[in-house]
Amino acid sequence: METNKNTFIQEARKHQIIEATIRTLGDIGYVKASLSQIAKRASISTALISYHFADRQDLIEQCLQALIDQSATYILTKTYTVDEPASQLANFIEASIAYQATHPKENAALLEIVFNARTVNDVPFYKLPDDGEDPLLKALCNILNKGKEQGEFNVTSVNVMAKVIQGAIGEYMLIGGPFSIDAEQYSEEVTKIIWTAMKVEETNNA
Amino acid sequence: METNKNTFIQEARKHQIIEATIRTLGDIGYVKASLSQIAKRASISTALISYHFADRQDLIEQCLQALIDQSATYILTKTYTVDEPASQLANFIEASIAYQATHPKENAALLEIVFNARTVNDVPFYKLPDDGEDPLLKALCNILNKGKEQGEFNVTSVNVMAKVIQGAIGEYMLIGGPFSIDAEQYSEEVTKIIWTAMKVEETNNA
DNA sequence: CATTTTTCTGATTATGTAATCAAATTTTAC
DNA sequence: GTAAAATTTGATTACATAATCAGAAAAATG
Repeated sequence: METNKNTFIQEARKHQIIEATIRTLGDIGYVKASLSQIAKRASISTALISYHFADRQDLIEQCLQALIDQSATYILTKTYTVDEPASQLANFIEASIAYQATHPKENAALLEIVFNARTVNDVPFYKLPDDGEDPLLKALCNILNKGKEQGEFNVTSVNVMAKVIQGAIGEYMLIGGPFSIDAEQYSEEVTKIIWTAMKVEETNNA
Repeated sequence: METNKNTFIQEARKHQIIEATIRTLGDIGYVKASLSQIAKRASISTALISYHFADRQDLIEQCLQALIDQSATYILTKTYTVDEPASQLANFIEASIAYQATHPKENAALLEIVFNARTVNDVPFYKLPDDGEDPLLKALCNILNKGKEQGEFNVTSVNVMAKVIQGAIGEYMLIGGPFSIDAEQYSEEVTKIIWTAMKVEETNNA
C-alpha cells in the first residue's frame, strides 16, 4: 500500500550507510566522521547519503536508534531466559558486559554519538531526560522491584541501585589501564558485589 | 631566573582563555567549540589564543589538565579530613558527587574533552591507559586496600570494587530522566550500598 | 521496447575552520 | 623618555565541511 512504499533498495542502502557510519565513528571518532569519510567507507558518493537521509543529524539519530535497538535486543533476550529475579539480574549484568566485549565497534559508536550529539538547542543527548524510554533501565528496575516484592532483594531505593548497576556495567569499557580483567570475571565479581549489597539479613542484632 | 621567565600576563591570559574554553565547552559542546567561539567568550581575538597556545589540541589538553587538577584537589582534600578507611570512603563518595553538583560547568567541560579528544593516532582519551596516573582511582584503591588490611572491608577484588564505586559516582550526572534525587541523598544511598557489599560477616552458616 | 520513476554521481556552492603574518599597541627595561 | 621586547589585532591563507543540483545511470512500469 503506502506505509512501506519505499523499501528494497532504500532499506538496504540505509542499512549499508548506517553500518559504514558505525565503522567510521569507531575508527576516527565523531568529530572527524564527516559525510565524505562515511561515504568513502561505504564506497558511495557523499550525495547518496544526502539522498537517503535528510541531513547529518538525521543520519546520526537513525544510527543511534539502530545501535540502541541492537544492544537492547541482545541483552534483554539473554536476560529473560530465566524466571527468578536473582538469575535475571545475573544474566542482565553478564549480557550487558558481554555485549561490550563482543561488539566493540557498535559500543564505541554508541558512546561517540551519545556523548557528542546535541539537539538543535545544544542540549547534549546524554542529558536528555529519556522518561522511561530506556528499555534497559526499565527492565533493570522491573527485575529489582520483583525481587524486592518476593523478599529476595533487600534494597531501599530501587532507582539508586539500578544506577549503581548501570555504572558498574558502563565502567567496564573504561578498563585497560592499570589492570585488565576479562568480561566474564568482571561480570561475576560485579554480580557478587550487588548480590551481597542486597542480601536479606537473617539475624538482627540491634 | 629562567624557569618562570614568562609569567604575569602570560599566566593570567592563559587562565582567562582556559576559563573561556570551559564555558564554551559547557555551552555548545566540543564540536562547536571553535577558537572563534572561545575568543568571543573571552572578548579577545582568535589570534591571541594561537599566541598563547601551540594549537587547538594544546589548548584542549591544558584545559583538561586544569580540570583534572581542580576536581582531584577538591575531592581529595575532603577525603582526607578523617583517618578511618570507612569514613574516608564515605567522604570520597560524597565529595565526588558534590563536586559534580556544585561545579556543573567544569564537569560538563571535563566530559566533553574526555569523550571527544583523541591522540594523533585517533585513540580516544577515555581509552588511554592512564597507568596509575589517575590520582582519584589511586586514592580510592589505597583506601580500599587499607580497609581490607584492617579487616574493616570484606572485598575480594579491590580493582573491581573501585570500578563499581567510580561507576556509581559517574552515573550521578546522567540522572535527570525518570527520577531525580539530590546529591546528598544519592551519596548516602551509594555509600550504604557499598558498605553493605563490603560488610564483614560475623557468623558463618556454611 | 519505450518511458517513467527511482537511484546515484560529479561538480559546485556557501560556510566555517585553524593557523599565519605583518603591523599596531602596550609593557618593560634602561 | 626612549629603545627594545612583549602582547594583541585584523586580515589573509589554505582547507574541510554539509548540502544542493543538474544530469547520468539503473530499475521499474506498462
